[in-house]
Amino acid sequence: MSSQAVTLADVAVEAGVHPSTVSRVLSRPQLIGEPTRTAVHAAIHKLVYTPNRAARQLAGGRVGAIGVLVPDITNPFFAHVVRSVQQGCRRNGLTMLLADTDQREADELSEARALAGSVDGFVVCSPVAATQQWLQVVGTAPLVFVNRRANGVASVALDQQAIIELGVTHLRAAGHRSIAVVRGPHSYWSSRERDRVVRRLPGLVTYGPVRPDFEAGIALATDLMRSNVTGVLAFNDVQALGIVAGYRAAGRSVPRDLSVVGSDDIADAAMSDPPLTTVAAPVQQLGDAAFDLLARLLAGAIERPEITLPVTLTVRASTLGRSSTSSTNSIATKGNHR
Amino acid sequence: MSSQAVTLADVAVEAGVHPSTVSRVLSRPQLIGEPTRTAVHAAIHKLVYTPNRAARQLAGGRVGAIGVLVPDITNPFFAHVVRSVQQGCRRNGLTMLLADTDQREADELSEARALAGSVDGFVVCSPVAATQQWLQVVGTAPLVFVNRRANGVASVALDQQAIIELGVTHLRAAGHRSIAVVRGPHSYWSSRERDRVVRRLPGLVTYGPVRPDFEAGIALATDLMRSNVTGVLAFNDVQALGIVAGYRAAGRSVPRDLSVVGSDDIADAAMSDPPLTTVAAPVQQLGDAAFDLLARLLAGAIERPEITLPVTLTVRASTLGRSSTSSTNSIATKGNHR
DNA sequence: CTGTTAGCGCCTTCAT
DNA sequence: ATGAAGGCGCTAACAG
Repeated sequence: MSSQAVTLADVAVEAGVHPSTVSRVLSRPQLIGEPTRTAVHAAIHKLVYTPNRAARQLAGGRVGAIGVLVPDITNPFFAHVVRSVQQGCRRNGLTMLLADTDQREADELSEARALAGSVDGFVVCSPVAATQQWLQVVGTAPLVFVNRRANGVASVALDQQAIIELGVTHLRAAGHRSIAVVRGPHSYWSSRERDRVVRRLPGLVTYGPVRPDFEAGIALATDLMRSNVTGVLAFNDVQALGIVAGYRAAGRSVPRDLSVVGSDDIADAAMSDPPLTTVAAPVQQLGDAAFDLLARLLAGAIERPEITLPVTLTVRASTLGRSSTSSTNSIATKGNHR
Repeated sequence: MSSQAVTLADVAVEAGVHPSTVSRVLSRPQLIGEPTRTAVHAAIHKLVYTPNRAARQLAGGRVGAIGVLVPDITNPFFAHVVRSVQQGCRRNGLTMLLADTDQREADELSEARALAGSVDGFVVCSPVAATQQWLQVVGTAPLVFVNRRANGVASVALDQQAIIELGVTHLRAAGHRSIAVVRGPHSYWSSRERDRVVRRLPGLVTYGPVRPDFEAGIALATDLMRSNVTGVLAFNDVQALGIVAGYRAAGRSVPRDLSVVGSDDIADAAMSDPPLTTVAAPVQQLGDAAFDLLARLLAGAIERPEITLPVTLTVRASTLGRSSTSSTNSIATKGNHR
């Protein structure tokens, strides 16, 4: 029961009005007279009334909650997205139900199914299940994909082409001739998208698919050391840092033996040894945009835009010729905005 | 509406029984006959019936959800706790409602109040509000504190005494005579607890309170450089990394000019430059213990244990005399178990 | 503008 | 062992 003793009815009594009047004050304030409205608000405040979500939902209204799914909350990238979505929720008085699929693709839809019916809409980060499945699970509830494009689904994603181009161009400019691009899991849209870009660019070697985590990066380092690759664009920062760690563990040096470019620009990138050159993603914007999109859909918007966010290159020591002092200054280059 | 077309009534029709029978199959299976039970299960499966949480809750049953509050989800420490709590939820078919208070102490209780009534219980990380307030908000719902001890509230926390002792002892053993301990925000239980320990230890300087984030650490570095302190135990890793960054930005070196010990052992600690010596917290265990505790309370347990988890020291380059090669090996020392 | 009347889907006494 | 009835707290048509 918790402290859920105060009901709408109590407030009604306190304010001397009918329950439905109180209900209206909460949902369509403009439809009631100024005096009663104030009285009701006073009563609400006095009794510390908190609406019962369950009842509200059951009665057919909005739930006042959205579901957010992430593959791995301990990945700083997703943590930031989640935080800005949460901020949006707070500002709009919504509750956030979070589910971490723990990278287990099979759990993605089941988690969603469990949440469906308890939320007004979904923000899903890097989903892997088929669009069809998703649409079926969420039914008519608004759905926003983050970092995945799909027909008929609103989405906000990073400019994958720019990520590849900025990274590769930078490495080329630094004089590298044998450049590797690490592919991510094929289940990721971003990975498939990058593959398409890479295919159009001549003279690149690809590795992987390699999981976008630290351990996989370490393992990949071994392969890289056996090759003649001198510059690599990792799938993301965490993986890039793994590559760096793998090199260090083997007594090799970055950037002397290998120039490494990451992707995301998580906090660690700037604090690592050496600081990591990376294609920075606007995480705050990502989350904000995702929330705004969902909010608009919840409000009844019918268009489902596919938003592409630009990325920028942040150059740090991991791609500088020698063991130069780490330049804290980031040389930001605007990516292609579509 | 989503795909929530299938109701308990539909299942009842399909199975040719009364709705309440279906309800019982779901809650007290042992109370109904074998044949009908199977029939009902078949119908449930066939129609892909998913119980409506709202209705279930409104009718007085369990919600099947728990609320988790964290000060900042982008802090890896909390992200890990959240993840293991979520894992527990998945295993037990529960939903997790997450609220990030964004370090805004004022929002802590209001967020909780909004969630109360929508959840069966709470796991709250590093809460700052008064125990009394918390008990009032959650009412009779089970409550578990993480990283805070409070009378009458079940909790799981780190051994703060061991954290201080391990850190200071290590610095002393390394020959440091002027050692600083950075205090965290006084609103944190862990900080107050550490203060008590520090007070009993002679010859320590204290700084702060200093916010446990990167920027605050950078700012603190300036103060540290002006002092004669040669070894510092930061409030946590993120802050410690800030101190390191501050030194580097000022052209100073860690560990040459200052030995730094962090606390938590987040992933970044091992990847930073130099790798950070830190008092490692068993984050996975923290989350697991918190969930288990809550689960037990939900199941009707009445005791409210105060669990203390041991910490270990992980020695890395940030406290090694010179710019020695970073030893990836961590020298783990058991902390005092209480 | 505000009161009245029905349920939303489920669980929980009661009966049977 | 199963059916019947009532209501959880709220919103949504309707009246008035």
